[in-house]
Amino acid sequence: MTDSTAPKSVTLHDVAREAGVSLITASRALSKPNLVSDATIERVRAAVEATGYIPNLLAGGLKSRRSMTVALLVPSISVAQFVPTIKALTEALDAAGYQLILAQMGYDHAREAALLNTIISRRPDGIVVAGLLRSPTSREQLRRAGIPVVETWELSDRPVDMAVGFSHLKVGSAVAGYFLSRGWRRVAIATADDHRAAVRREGFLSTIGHDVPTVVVPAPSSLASGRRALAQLLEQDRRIEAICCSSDQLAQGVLVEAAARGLRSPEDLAICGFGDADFAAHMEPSLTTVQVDGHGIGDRAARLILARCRGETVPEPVIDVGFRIVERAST
Amino acid sequence: MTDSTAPKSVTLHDVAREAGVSLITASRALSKPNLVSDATIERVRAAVEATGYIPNLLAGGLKSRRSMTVALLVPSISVAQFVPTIKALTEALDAAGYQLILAQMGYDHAREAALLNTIISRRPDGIVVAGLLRSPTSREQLRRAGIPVVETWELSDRPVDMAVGFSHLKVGSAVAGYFLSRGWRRVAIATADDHRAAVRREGFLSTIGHDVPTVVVPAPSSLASGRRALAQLLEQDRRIEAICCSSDQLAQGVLVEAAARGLRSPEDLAICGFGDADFAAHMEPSLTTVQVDGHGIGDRAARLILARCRGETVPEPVIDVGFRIVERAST
DNA sequence: CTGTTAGCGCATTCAC
DNA sequence: GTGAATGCGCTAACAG
Repeated sequence: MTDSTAPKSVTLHDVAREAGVSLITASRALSKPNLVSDATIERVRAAVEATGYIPNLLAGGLKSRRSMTVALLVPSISVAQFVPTIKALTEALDAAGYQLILAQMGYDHAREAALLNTIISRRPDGIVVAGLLRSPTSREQLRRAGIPVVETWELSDRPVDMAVGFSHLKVGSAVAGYFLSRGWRRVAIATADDHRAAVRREGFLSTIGHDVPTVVVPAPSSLASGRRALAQLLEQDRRIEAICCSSDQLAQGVLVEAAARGLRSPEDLAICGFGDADFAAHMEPSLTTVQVDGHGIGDRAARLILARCRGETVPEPVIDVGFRIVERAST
Repeated sequence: MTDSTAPKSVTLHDVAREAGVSLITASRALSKPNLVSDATIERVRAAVEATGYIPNLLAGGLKSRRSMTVALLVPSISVAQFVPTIKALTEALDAAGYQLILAQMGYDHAREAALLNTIISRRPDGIVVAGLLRSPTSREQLRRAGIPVVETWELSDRPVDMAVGFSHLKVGSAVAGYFLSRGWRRVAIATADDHRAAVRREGFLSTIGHDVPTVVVPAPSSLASGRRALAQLLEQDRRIEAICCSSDQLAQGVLVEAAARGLRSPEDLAICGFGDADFAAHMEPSLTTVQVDGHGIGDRAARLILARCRGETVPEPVIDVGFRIVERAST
């Protein structure tokens, strides 16, 4: 009865003994095979099989200072818009042997600093943020930590480090311009209460040139909140011609409510969404919306982080992926 | 020019020196405050502030054998059904100081073993699987690793370790029973090609008592695939009375296509979905569906893992959360 | 309540 | 090609 604890897991030490080589040779055989003779590699492989060895990346990372993880901060996991980004990020990282640590920030800025601390304490090799970091202390802390950071889905004059996104101000402005070009003057906004949507609203208003009826719903917005939003907007003005919505889910709700009230789209009411969700093209009527390459954002963010991890200097640390209005039947 | 590398990050050693205490006292002041005098704690806190210290959990975990992480394996991040589960899991873990490692398995079983290896190499304190692990080698490997495992969204006679889910066979059977009770005999199925949906189909057929027209679409299913599915089903039988769909997204597509073809629901065509997505209650017509407590699944899974981490024995390692049919306007 | 000692499992120097 | 020593940053075990 020497030890009292769990069944000691097999370590590289055991593999080395089994293979009749030194610890470091076993290590190299697995991680740097070109430094070791083929015969040795084969014996180490066999020993791994025999012992059922699974490396401990925590131990390796401690010495090499690379955890082979990337953290992703999202405001909420329920935001459908980010799903393609998360997916692309996961896939690109996985292909490079990296794993994703998912953290939910909530829309509460106070939590930002605390969460960031627990994230940094895992020593991720990179951090991807959906949106911008708001709290200045967080931004400063992250800069000092020296961890590569990519802010996504948004651009700023002064990113913490790198950024892949687009201008929400321009999106709002573009939708307003589109509405004006169609001759709609009685326009309105249904928007979630997140920061990016608020910036789009700003852009919209500045191009329209005056304030418009607005309903704000809690993020993440949904079909249900879209229905309520239309009801409220119609109370403010029964003769609205077109509504700019901050998400396709919201727009879908507006369209459902419109149909339920006997309003036809686009004849009685034109609707524009945001995000080009998978259902947008296939609704009835199909939804005009703002298309953003969410998958591309995740993919580029991964590439930027991975490049930094390899010590490369990134030529273009701020990438504008742009957007485009996809005109469909709802307008 | 003593050191050539990066700006050495501050360690607990630095904090201890700054506070004028030993290394271990500083460690305890931060992680086990009740073993240390208040005065000392205060000095250590001040030293942490002064130095900007952020702990290194990788190092701590190496010694304590607790990584404070839990891995989640999902077939695909795009499966909307799992979102509430992921959310609940993240929140419960976060509250306990644990972080989630997200891994995407794909629907390819060959990848399962390889991915599991990279997951285990991070030494998570627990693993949550959306669905069951299919590959027997993976199951065996996981058992030997001695890591707490919770399989979710499904139950089996022989779980790897723990499980939180429900019987998909019973779901299919219940929907069939409901259809029969309404007198519908010309029924059909629109289903994604994932395993759980296939089991529901089995249950449906066994209760109906004979084969029925079926369209299988690739997972994850969508509104678009629902539209196509209805088109194909109507080619097989123009007089279908009711369709059982494997997701609410699919059901929504079927309803859109039905409306586009001038078919009214439920008069001409009754539809049942699965999952009770947030939009199901608010569509027009509102969607009859099978409600499952996805949030509860994530929450319970987290509790099971955390209990195991605390060394508690779990009284009920297999939890059936059940389901219920929510009857709405589409039937 | 506090400190000393000894590692956790591996990868980075250096040697040969 | 291979190996021996050393320590990454922290905590468990024992002393005081």
